[in-house]
Amino acid sequence: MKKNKNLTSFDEHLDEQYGKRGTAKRTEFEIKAKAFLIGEVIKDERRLANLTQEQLADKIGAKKSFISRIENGKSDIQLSTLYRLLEFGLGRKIELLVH
Amino acid sequence: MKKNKNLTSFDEHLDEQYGKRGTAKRTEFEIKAKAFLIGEVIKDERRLANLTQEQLADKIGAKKSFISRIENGKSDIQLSTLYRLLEFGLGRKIELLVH
DNA sequence: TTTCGTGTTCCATTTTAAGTTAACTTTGTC
DNA sequence: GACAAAGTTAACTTAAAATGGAACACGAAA
Repeated sequence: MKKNKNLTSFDEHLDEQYGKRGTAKRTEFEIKAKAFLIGEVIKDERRLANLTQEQLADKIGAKKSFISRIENGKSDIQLSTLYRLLEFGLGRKIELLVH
Repeated sequence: MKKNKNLTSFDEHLDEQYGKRGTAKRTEFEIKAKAFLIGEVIKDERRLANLTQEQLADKIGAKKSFISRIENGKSDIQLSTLYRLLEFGLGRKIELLVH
């Protein structure tokens, strides 16, 4: 994968694509981007549990393609999906701290 | 609001409506029910911030009816909506612990 | 008892996650 | 390289979230 030359150029790319920071569109992008990070967590937990995407999918009655999309940050999942994957599928407990 | 006579009768009600614990339908109900609890958290945080539903709605460019539905556990919100409400709208930080 | 602020509900449309299938790519092993 | 297992992607349908708007409910205060 090609790396960005520097952060400035990446920021400029975002400015172009989604407007400057603080604009509604840019804020929305940043919120979504943050939500997509959950995929990394799920991937890590699945690997810790030594499961393939297909095995995890089977546990929750889904398909491996569904897991793949989520792990790669391509889906803004519902809260219930978060619980279904981490708690029901992987036997973890999720604690949501607000501070 | 009417209280349940006892837990047994409520469990029986769930058994009837969604099948016994462990069945796919019942599990799905329990996962959703858990996800819906977030509404309470949002309501509490909004009140702590001394905002009306309409004021919070304005902050995130939404309508008060949208906030009301979520606070009352009538929507299985996306992760981005969680961040939009608590972080962007109410200035809180969300930490998601998995254990 | 009327008005006002706040919250709830209902009905509508648009958008998107969820779910499925199948083809494709990557990766590891022989 | 051949092969199989694991993972990715695209295209599609279905269900539900997101969203808006208006009507309604309700308590408090005027």
